[in-house]
Amino acid sequence: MTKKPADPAGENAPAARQVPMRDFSRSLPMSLLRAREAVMRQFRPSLREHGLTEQQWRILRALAGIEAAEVTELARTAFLLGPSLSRILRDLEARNLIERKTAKADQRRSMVSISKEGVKLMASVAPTSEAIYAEITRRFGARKLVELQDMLGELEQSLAGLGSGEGASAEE
Amino acid sequence: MTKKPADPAGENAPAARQVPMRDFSRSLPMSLLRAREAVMRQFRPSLREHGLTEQQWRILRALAGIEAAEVTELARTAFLLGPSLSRILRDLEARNLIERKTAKADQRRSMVSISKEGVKLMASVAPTSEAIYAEITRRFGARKLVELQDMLGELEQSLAGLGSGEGASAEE
DNA sequence: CGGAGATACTTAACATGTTAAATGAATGCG
DNA sequence: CGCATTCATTTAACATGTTAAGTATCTCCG
Repeated sequence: MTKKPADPAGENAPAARQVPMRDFSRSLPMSLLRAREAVMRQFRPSLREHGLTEQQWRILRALAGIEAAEVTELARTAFLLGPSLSRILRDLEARNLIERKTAKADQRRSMVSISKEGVKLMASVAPTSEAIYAEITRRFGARKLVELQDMLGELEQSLAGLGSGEGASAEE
Repeated sequence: MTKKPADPAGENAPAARQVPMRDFSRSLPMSLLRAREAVMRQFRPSLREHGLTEQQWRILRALAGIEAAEVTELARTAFLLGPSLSRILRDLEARNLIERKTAKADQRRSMVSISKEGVKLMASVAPTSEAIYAEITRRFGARKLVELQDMLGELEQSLAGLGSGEGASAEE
């Protein structure tokens, strides 16, 4: 493996810090990023084998349990920004994994639904995906997993309505 | 705000689910993604005002406390992939925020360090950044924040050495 | 010492994140 | 009714994520 003898995170630096910031590796965004990456690393290879990216898979999953959804709604559910979703839907449609038809009442809206092929693809991916999730749960502990997700939800709630012009004063 | 009366996550679907998967919005990757986004949403505007992206800021922070670092080491510290780092370093160097010189002993390695200008820029961003972090801590609770980060670290540990060919058998 | 293999970094190619602007369609109000 | 405003979606432009391939350098072994 040719591991270096020590210094697992740049600890050998000769103490030249002038700005008294929180230790970098322990910042909340970093912790969240690393944890998420550790999790996604487990899923990516399997998805890749089926020709799907993480985001494409999110969209299929979001569509799996419903008849159809508007693009905006889907963006919220799959947690994707509009432009990303727009591109991905174009590609998924070209691959016949989803279907689209504009709403009758409002020509602006388009209803998106998963296709038969899409369902089939999901069925072929889901078992592996579930197995991986089960293994993660086993390793980390089911109890702790629930606890972690509760805390993540609370964090999200704590910050809801901050920073996005949601606050108070200056509108533009 | 024009909130729809109900249906906070596509619950109005007429029960067409055939694949018995975990509720989408409660998957671990989604929870982590949403939590991280909620946090980053707080920081991005401030960084943007200073002409920095999140990743550029991570690199400057990683360099702030040390004399210099090799690119690979920096990639590990700032949690960026080599190609991303390569591009970003090129841009940061063009903006004179970092400096680079190839190591004497090994011409392959290049030592990266933050420049005087880089330090100045950090000093102008850090106060706001710290204030935001403090507000997040206040809202979520300092105690819980530590607990959350501990759990995230444990999760990372639980999954270390899975999935990346680290396992056992099939090499290629 | 010389070339096969390993190493550090960069480039390439494609997909997504992020913000701003454009497009097309509905709504409201005078 | 007509048009400014709002809304849903897409396009554009730039930055990063992700994997594969390329380039230069170094190491080691015969």
